[in-house]
Parts: sequence; structure tokens; C-alpha cells
Amino acid sequence: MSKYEPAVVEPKWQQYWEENKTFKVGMDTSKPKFYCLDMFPYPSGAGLHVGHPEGYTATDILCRYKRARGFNVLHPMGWDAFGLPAEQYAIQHGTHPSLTTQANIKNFRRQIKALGFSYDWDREVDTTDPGYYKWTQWIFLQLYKKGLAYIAEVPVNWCQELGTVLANEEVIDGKSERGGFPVVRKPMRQWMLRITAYADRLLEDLEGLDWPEGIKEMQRNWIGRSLGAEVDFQVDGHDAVITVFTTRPDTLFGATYMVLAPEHALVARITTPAQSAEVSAYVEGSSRKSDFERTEMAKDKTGIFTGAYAVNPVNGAKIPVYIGDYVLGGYGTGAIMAVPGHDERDWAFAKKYGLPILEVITGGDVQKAAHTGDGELVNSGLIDGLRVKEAKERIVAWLEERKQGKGAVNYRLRDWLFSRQRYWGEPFPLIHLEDGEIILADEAELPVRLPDVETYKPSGTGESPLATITDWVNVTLPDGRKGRRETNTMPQWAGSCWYYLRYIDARNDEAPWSAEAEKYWLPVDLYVGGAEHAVLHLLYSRFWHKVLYDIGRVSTKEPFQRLVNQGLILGEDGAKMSKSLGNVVNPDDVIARYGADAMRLFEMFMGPLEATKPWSTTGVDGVRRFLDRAWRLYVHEETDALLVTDAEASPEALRALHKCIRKVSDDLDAMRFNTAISAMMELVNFLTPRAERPKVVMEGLALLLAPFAPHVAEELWQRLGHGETLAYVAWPVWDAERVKDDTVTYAIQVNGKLRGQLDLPADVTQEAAIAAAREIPNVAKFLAEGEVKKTVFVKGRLVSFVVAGA
RNA sequence: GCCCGGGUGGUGAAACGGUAGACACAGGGGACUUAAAAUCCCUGGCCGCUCGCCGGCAUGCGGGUUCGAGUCCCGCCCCGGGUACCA
Repeated sequence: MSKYEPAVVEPKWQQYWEENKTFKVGMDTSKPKFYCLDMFPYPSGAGLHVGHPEGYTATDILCRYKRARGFNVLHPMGWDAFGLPAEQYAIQHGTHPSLTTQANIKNFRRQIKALGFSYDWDREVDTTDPGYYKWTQWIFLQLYKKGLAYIAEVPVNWCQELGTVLANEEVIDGKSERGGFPVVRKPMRQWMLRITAYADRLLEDLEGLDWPEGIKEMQRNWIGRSLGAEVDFQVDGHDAVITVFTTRPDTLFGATYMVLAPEHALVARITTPAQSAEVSAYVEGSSRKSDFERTEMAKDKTGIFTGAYAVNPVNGAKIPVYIGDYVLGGYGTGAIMAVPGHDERDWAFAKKYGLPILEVITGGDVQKAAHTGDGELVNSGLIDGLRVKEAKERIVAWLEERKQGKGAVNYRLRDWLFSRQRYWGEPFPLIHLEDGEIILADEAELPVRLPDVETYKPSGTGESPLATITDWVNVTLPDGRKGRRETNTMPQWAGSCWYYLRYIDARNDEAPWSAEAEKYWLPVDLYVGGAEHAVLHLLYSRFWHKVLYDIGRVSTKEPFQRLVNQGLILGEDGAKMSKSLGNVVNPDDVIARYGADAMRLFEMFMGPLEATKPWSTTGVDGVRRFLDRAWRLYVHEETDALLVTDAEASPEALRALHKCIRKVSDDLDAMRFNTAISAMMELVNFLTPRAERPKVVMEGLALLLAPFAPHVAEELWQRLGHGETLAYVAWPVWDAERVKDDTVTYAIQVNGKLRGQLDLPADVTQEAAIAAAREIPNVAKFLAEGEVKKTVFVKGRLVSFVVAGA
């Protein structure tokens, strides 16, 4: 072989790495560790998506770089393999989901290996492997024992015609995606996880994380902590109290009415006979609406007077009680006090129903619009004259003294619905006895395996297909008591919540991971994946991690120290890649045509990792030509002879090399892959027209190129006479002396405009530079137009004259 | 509405407050070739002219700070993503 042929080089080195277990890693306390994690893929039938290799390439480059810098690198890969598609395929074709899943995994593994990533494949995990989900079940038991798992009746998407419960994504406009049958909300027995118990810690611990600020902000918003007060309002003429949550207790004197959610428990009790018919009709109407319809879609706030009045605890005022479906039963206390003068929603409602609007904070005209900003309290008795902040504190203290309210914190975050009525998921390791007692599986009994079933069709009752396997479901304990196994299974999130922990000790049969491995490898130093997981996966995972921290199984509060989101890769037409648009790029085709190294290089050359950017076939062609050019620096295309010589390198060549080392090293540290590649292109462009091929320069270039294009780099390294892989060869070091230029081009400006350029010695003095600049005819011309008021000299950059008058 | 990103050549993009457009794609010209491909070299924001080491205009728009602004500040416009009657 004389020409660069990736089809020959790439399989050769992939085989070498595999046979020599080049990237197998163990604990080595003599080196600093680097745990670099990719979001593991769901192995779909469609094969690897072009978006996957972007993040994987970035992490692989970094891992190879870190190895060369002496780090002990953990870089694993696995499969988030439970999921709906395999079960749907099973329902249609009768194929066991595990068969479909294994076939898909095989294809994904082949595609990923074809890109030459330096994973330690001995640590591969598969969430559907009983050896893996054994420990997922184990973690569930720990959650249960901590009181963080409980059963509740929760509404699900029930489709009568299909006889099954549907995921949100299977429901479109209130109809089933398959068949278009009606879907209703039906309460079912579900497992819940008490993530809300960790809300504060999930919020606070974001502070120390090196994550994109936007993602942290999204998590904060999702948790939605709001500080305020609960205030009790006595209902006039009833022995009943309405408790409201408000973030603005300071505006309590401005409350002119109240609104209850239609599903509020007191509605039926306090509604007067005269209002009863209207209220019932309204309650009935809103029960058919989803929260989405009640909130997002409704532009108009609607409500109905219940006929009842409540007493404002601060001033004894009697204010009407309404119901309105813009108040949600599930948020806060399901009741609000309305302060139309200082809340926009309340203002709109008050205008519509002719309710009084009172000013309690100065600074606006509450008859024209709600004033939500700061100001001085008025018409507010004991808090008159205070600013908003002090007024809040004073009024809460006052309410607490009289036991009519208290400071309170409210969260938007809900507990996590943790069960699915599916076959293809982790079984819950527990039995329900006839008397209602729950018996947990013993750790030694794990895993509770998925039984084989006759059919994957839904049971028809809403329960999972597992409910139809009577000899699996029905159990008799050794003591004779009878029970039923849990037939719900866990959601796909379960397996992905802790996979980063399994990687550190993936073949441990005795424990999910060892304490030594945890202490050595955690936390994950860098986690790279798509922004679509910004909230749910990352929040759930953090939650489990904190529980594991509390039971002493992990020693860090947070699992992922640094997070980077790769951007979306669009189709060549600039649109999101999709089958229907026919703009999907298949990695297999790119590799076949240009090679894996060119594919890797182009994925990184397109632009910053985080940016959304379109694919370009001619762009791949461009980086492939760069690799061809680089190859020809080393190998004679016709004779296959090595062109590299032992001759001493010229200072210019050394300077070019050392500048390149500096640039590539700095850029890799900052994950600026695109500009690092540009720097290598510049070095190749520098060498191409020159005859000299000094070994020291050519070896340096090969090592710089290695993280990006490892196959071709290994091949060149071998041709340079080395017997072993370059994966652990020390990263080249640049020398400050070598990168110094003899002369520097100065820009000469007059009044900020460029009027000339000047090559000056690198060590030129200010005086000499200014004198030389004045000599330039074009500069002198402009200087002559007025008086030089000021001269600016920036070393190594420019001389700037400020000229006044003319 | 709110919160994050982002607006730079024909295109993807570079640019410690210091020569805007590195690097690459597409384009134009040339060399090699019988020819083509491949390769190599040159060119390359827009406008103007006296064609130069020339001048003017240029980083979404309008202001400001500065000797100097793509970069910092203020006010707008547009695009992408996220998110919401959350009291």
C-alpha cells in the first residue's frame, strides 16, 4: 500500500487494539484518573444516528489526549436497552424483545467499533441483562427501605379499545397514536419515588457543578422552589378553613377575593344552594380538561362564584370565594388569595368579573394595570410604610404569632411516577400478600427475572402482560401465606440512573460496585450528551446518587462534575435529519466512502461542539484531502518509501511544529476541537511545499493527529519505526524558545484606522517602532493632517497615532 | 410573556478590547495531462478610482464608552431552544 487507504488501515488498527486490549483499564493509583462518560444510546432498530458519533468522537479525542498526558482513563460504553419499540415489535411479530434488543445492540456495537473509539469493551453494560438489572432492583430495595418508594393511585392514559395504558408520547390530541381511539385519564395503582424529599439538595448542589448555566437554570426552574407563606382564611358561616399558598404575603391587605381549584375538597361544602347548579356544571366541565388545556391553551381566566365568603385574617374583611380552573389542585394548596392590584392574572380576572382592585403598594396605577414591582406598603395596617421585603417578614411573623399562617416553601417538582404497565422493563422485586403486606425479595433472590410469556399483548385490564402469567404471578411463601408478584415494571429511566456506577466495576457479581472502585473513579469528570436530557435523566440520576450517598454507597454528593452538551447535527439542507425528509446521513456510508478518521475529523471540524450545525459532504471531502496530504508528507505515493529523514530540522520547521503543539494542546484543554484541527492543517500546509521531512517534526505531527485520526496516526507511527501503539506515548511538549518569531508584523493606525504595516524585530523598542511607523509614506500623509496628540504602543501588536485638527 | 443560546463573506466558521474573515467548502485562474480525474500553485467581503503597501463601506439595527469595539455598556429587531396561568 502506498496511497492512504482507510479501508486497509482502519480495520488493521481496530483489530490491533482489540487483540492487545490496548484500552483496557484498571485502578492505578500512580496516575491521576480521568472518568469520561458518554450518554449511552438506546439501541434502536434504525442503527446509529449521526448525532451519536459527535459526542462520542469528542470524548474519544479527549480520552486519547489524556492518556498521552499520563492520565488513567476510564472510557466505557453500554446500552440503555429497555424500551417501548422492542415490546411493540414483539406484540406485532411475537419475537421476544430480548432477541430484537440483542440484534440491535450487535449492530450498534459494530457501528461504534467501526469509528475506532478507545472504549474499554470489557466494561460494556446492558440494562436488560439480568446481571445488570439485578442491581437496579437492589437499588430499588434501598429506596424502599429508606421510605422513598410508595404506592399511590395516579391517573394514567387508559385506552379502552387497546386495553392498555399508553405513554404520553403514544397519545396525540387525546387519541391513541395507534388506531386513533379515545384515551381517558384513569387512576391506577402506581409506584412513586419521593424525589421531592431531595428537592432542596438537588437545588443547592447545582452550585458546585461545572455545567452549562442554561442547564442548571432549567433544573432550577423544574424544581421550582418558591418561598412564601401559607395563610388560613376562615370561611364565613362554616367551620372550615381555606389555606392558601402565596409568594406575596405582603399584599395580604389587598386580597379582594379567593379562588379555589374546581377539585378543591371544600367546594361542595361551601357552595350556596343558589350557586350550586352553576358551580357543579363548571366543576364537571373542567374535569374533562387536561392541565394543559386549563393552563396553556386558556387565554381567558374563567371562574364561578360559590356564594361563600372568607374572612381575611389581617383585617376581618369578607371576600368572595370563587372557583376557577386556572388554579390547579395539584399545586400549592389548590387555593389562592387574589390580589388584583399586584398580580397580573388576578387583575385580569377581577376586571372580567367586576371585583374590586385595591392598591397596597405604591409605584403604579392599579386601576390601569397590576403593579408587581417593589414599592411602599399602604392601606396595610401594621405593615404600612415598609418595603416589600420587610413587609413579607413582618406579616409572616404576625401570622405565625396568631397561628393563622406560617412561612412556607413550595416546589413545582412532583414525585416521580416509577411504574409502567409493560413487559419489557425491570420487574419490581416484591410480593403483595393477600392482607396487603409487601414482602421484599431477599438480596440473595435477585435478580427477579422476567418470565417468558406466551404473548406480549396487553392484558386488557391495564395491567402489564406479566399479570397473565399465573404461575409467575401467584406465589406461596414457605410459611404458607399467599401473594401476587408486582406486575408493574420499572421505567426506562431506572437503568440509566446508575449505569455510570456499574461501569467502574462492571463484572462484580457480589456487589453493584466495590467501595474501592467508587473511591478511585468517582465522580465522573466529564459527561457529554445531548441537551434533550437536560432535566429528567440528569435530575433522576442525581436523586439516586444522593440516596446512595446517604446510605454510604458513594462518597461524592454529585455524580457528574462537568457536563457538556453537544449540538444537533442537521441535514445537508439545514433541516433536522429525518427519514421523511430523506436527509439522514448514515455513518456506515460515510466510513465506506471517506474512512472513519475522516468522519471523526469532520464531525469535529464543522464548528464548536455545542453548536447546532449542518452536515456537508464536500466538507468531509475536505478533511479527507487533508489526511491524504498529511499521508503524502510521510509516504511516497508510488514507491511506498518513507520520506522522513534523520536530518536536522530547520528553525522554521521547528517553530511551526511547536506553535502547532501549543495550539492543539490549548484547544484540547478547552475542547475547541475545530480550531485544533485548523492548526494541524496549517502545519501540513507549511510542510507540503517544502522538501524537508525531519523525523522530529513528523513524529510530533503524528502524535498530535493521533487523538483525532487514530488509525492513520498509528499507521504512520509504525512506519516511522515504532513497534508499539502510540496510545500511551507521551504528548509532545512545546518549547517557549522555539515558538518565538524573529520579527512581528505591527499594525500602524492613525485615529484608529489602519494606514500601514511594518515588520519589526520581536524585541523592538517603543521608540524605534514609533519612529519607523512615522516613516511610512502613507502614515506620514495622515500625520501631516494635524497634530499628534497621543501615541499608543502595544508590544507585538500595533502603533496608533491620535491626530487632532486638520 | 419569561429564561437560555445565537445573528460575521456564496457556505461551515476564526478572531487575549489591538491588522475582521485563520482553517475549510463552493467559485475563478494557471501548471501537469492527448484529455479528464487526482495533485500542485495563485486568487478570493462589497464599492470606487489615480489600480496602490490607495481610499471608502462592512460583523442584525440605533446609540454610548475607548486612541481603537465582532468583542464592553444601553435600547431595539430577528432566528433557534426551553418553559409557563406555579399563586
